[in-house]
Order: sequence, then structure tokens, then C-alpha cells
Amino acid sequence: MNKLYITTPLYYVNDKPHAGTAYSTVIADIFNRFHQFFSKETLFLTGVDEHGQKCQQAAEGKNMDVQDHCDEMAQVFIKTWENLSIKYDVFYRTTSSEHKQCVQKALQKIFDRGFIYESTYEGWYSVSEEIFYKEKDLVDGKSPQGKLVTKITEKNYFFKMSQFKNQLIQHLQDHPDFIYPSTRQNEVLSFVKNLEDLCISRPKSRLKWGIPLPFDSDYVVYVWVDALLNYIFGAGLWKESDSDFESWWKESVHFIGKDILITHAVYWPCLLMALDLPLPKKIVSHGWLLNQDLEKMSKSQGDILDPLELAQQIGHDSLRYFFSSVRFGHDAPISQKMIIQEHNQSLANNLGNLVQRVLTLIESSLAGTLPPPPSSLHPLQEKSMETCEKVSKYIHEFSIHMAVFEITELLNQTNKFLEETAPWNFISEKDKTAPILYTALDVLRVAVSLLQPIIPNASQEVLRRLGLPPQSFEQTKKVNQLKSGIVVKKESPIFPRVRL
RNA sequence: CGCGAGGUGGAGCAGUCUGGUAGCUCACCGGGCUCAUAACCCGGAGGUCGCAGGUUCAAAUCCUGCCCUCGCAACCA
Repeated sequence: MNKLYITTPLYYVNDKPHAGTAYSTVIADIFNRFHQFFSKETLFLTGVDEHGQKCQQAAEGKNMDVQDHCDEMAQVFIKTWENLSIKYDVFYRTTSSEHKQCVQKALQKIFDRGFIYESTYEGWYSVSEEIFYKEKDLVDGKSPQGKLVTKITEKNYFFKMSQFKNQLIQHLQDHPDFIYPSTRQNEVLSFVKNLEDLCISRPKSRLKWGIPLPFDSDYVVYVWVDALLNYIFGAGLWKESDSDFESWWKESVHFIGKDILITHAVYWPCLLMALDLPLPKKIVSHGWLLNQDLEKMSKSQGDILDPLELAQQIGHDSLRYFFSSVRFGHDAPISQKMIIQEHNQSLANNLGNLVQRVLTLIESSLAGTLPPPPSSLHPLQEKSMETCEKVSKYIHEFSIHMAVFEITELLNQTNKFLEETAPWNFISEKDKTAPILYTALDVLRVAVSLLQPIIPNASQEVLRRLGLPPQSFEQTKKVNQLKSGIVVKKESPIFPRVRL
């Protein structure tokens, strides 16, 4: 119960990370950090999906060896996550020899259990695009891009996915929390009702870059099957040393974008059932980041945002903060301007400015020395304790934006509190300013501690200025936790305003 | 009837599950403060919460129908 296994999708390495992949990863990282904050033991996995046709094509396009291309791209992902303060435990690569061995072992097992059969695959193949189309996808007898297609009948291996239909429907009905948000459950159910078998092989004559089937080396495995299996191997299944796989897997949560819900909520459970393994505990699908016109961002429109650039321009924490402030689970518009506005309003004007004014007042009134706590509890401190409870509740409900809203509200109240008490009017009367300044700083301590999972770097810098180490939730939800007697000092602003 | 999401003051959004005086940020107008990053605080103008019915003492919130916008339809987070 005290463990939690969090995963992001394995990102496809045909291109570098974009705002969407960054969003998935940052959100998963924030949840991971929140649960660590709540004293859970967590395992956080991310990684890259390196096989398949598009990857092979991307390498060929650059005139590179495919493995070299993958190695290069993997580094780009690692560097991007570093720049977004992503703290993962496992960076999984599907070209590792361990992964290949495990995938083959899994396929053999499914094969031995009788869930894989040989049949013929019929489809319309576009030689120039190297893509199969179904009859219904064709436009005037050609591919949607207008390329010539020919009907091909090909021997392939199929996974008896349809056999798990009733079992999966039963699971979905018995576990209404399996998919978040629950509204997307219907989407999955309606898909499952027409469940067909899945073609899981690709002949090597067409696709070389993949893991060979253990029972027929003329074929490689379909990339989704290859990639999905990472989730169990990454948690230690079939490792030589007796791993904690079972205890992690029991508490597994997959974070994904809504577009890959079917693969995760249908294909993946069926594969697990075929392997006689338990299903993941939860699948959390988030919405998309859209451009200002609320359309999907696309390269052709040139409105792709580079997360690395954004992080460097505005700051890691500010980008993370923006991601956490949009309604979780739903689509949301994003632009550089919106991120900067959010940074200026919430982080610079509200939080950052509050830190400066309180510390300045303590310096000028109390020579920087933190006073003892006031004899009675101020209502604002009571409110800060309520905020702790609300944040915990919202995070457990995946309403991260509501958690952010509550913390912002607490900071607003603290600004208001200073305005009402106006300690600058009697700055030399220490006995009057001390309780006010202690209260304000103690509430600030709570707010900043609650923000640690979202803005890890800045919040720890603020805590350092308050003379405190990183804080746990247990510490955060107590009042009067400042170290009386130590000397604090104002330093340069943590979140300078960014001009638009 | 393919599946799904959304329509809330000028802009962008939250609130909808668990019905109870419509909230946040930006922009605009007036005032205060000068501790603070020209930041902060107070007040004001601006919304019949897409439309029409229904349930209820009470509906942005629940039910029904309709209109409009947008995604997805199997390797694109």
C-alpha cells in the first residue's frame, strides 16, 4: 500500500520531444514527487520506444545507422528531461539486450499458451509510403496522400485478442476507477465490444528494425507489443535477482495522452491476461495541449513548441507550473505568451514578491532574526492547514490544477494579511511586528512546501532562505515550524518578471 | 444515428461528479499603500453560465431534445 509505480509512455524516437511529450512527463513527475512528499515509496519509469518503421525511416533520412540514430535521440530525451527537472528511476530503452530477451520470452509464453496463430493479412499497401491501408481508408482507390496502392495478401501472426473481450469488459465494469477520467471509460467499452484479433508481426522483408519473433525469425514483432511490455520488465519482472515486481505492479499507474488510450486500456490488458499477469491498477489519460486557436499543434503550421527552448527561456519551474495549472484531463491551449503571463502573475507577482516583502520586513524590523511563534494561532495559519488537506485530496483525485488553485489562494490571503496589518507603519515596535511577520512567514513556508513537487528548484531555494531543508508533508501540515532565533536575509528575486 | 470532448462577462479558463447568493487571471475605470520584483490591497463597469423544455423550495450543476465548434476512427503525447 505504501508503494507506487508511475510510468510515462515510452516516446517514439523518430523525432525529438515536443510540448506534448514534455507535458506527459512533467505531469507524471509531479505526481511522483507528490507521492514521495506524502511519504510513499515510488518507482518512476520513462524511456524511449526505438523500433519500428518510422524510426528506421528517420535514420535512413539522416543517412545514419539505425542504432546510432536511436542512441543519439535517447540522449536528446535524457537531456530534455534533465532540463525539466524530471527525476526518474528508470530510463527504459527498447533496444537494450535485456528488453529484447524479455520480449521474446513473453512472446514465446503467449505462443505456448495458444494465443498466437498464423493467418493471412489482407490490405492495401503503398510501396512508396511503406504503409498498409484498410479498404475504408482509401480515397478514390489511392492512399489518403494520393499514392498508388496494391492489394497484398501476406502471411502473419495474430494475437487472439478477441478471446479476452468478456474478461476485459468484466474488469472495466468491476473497476470503475481503472481509467481516469472516468468519462473516457465509455470510449474504451465501445471499442472493446467490437474487439478483433491483432496482427502482431511484420515480415522482415518489409521491416528489419525490430525484435524477431522467437518462433519465426522471418518476422519482427509489432512495435506496440514490443513497447508496452516495457512496463512490466521495467518494474523487474524476470530479473535474475528476486525483484519486487509484484509489489510494484500491484500499485502501478500509467500516465498517457488521450490518443493512446486504446492501446493502453485494451491491447495492453489483453497481453497481460495472455501472460496470466494482473492488470495495472490505473490508467490516467490527460488531454492535449493545443495552440491558441485551440487546434492540434502541427509541424506544418509551425506552431510546435520546443520544451527545451521554453525551459531555457522562461525557466524549468515556470514551465512545470504552467503545466500543472491547466485543467487536468482536458485539452488546453498553450503558447509562449500564456506561459509568461502565468509566470509573472503567479510566481513573480504573487509568490516571489511575497517572499521579498516578508524577508525585507524581517530584516528591517527584527534585524533578520526569526522571532518565537505568537502565543495564539492566527486564522490564516488555520487556513494553511486546511490548504494542506485540500491539496492532498485534490492530488489523490488527479485534480492538480485545483491543488494549484488552493495554494494560490493561500498566497493571496497572505498578501492581504500583510496589507491589513501593515507592519511597516510601526516597524520599530518589535513586539508588535514579530507575531505578524512570524505568521506571514510560517504560512509562506506551508505554501512553498506544498509547491515542492511542482517547482522543485525554486521552492527549495525559498526554503533555504527560510533556513529550512526540503520538507515532507508531515512537517508541512504542522504550524509554527520556523526556526526561531536564526537569521534570514533578503536575496535577489527568485522569479524575476519576464517582459512580454 | 461511428466514438468522444467542449459551448460560463472583451480574451483565456475554473466551478458541473457530491444542486443552494457566478469565481480566477489578463484587459478597462477609480481609490489606497509605498514593506515589496512599477509588485501589493480596496472599490467599479461588464455574464439571463449555447437554445428550449422538465425535475426541485432551489439548476451553470440533474433529466430530455435541439443548435454550434472541435478532436479521434487503430502505431500521432
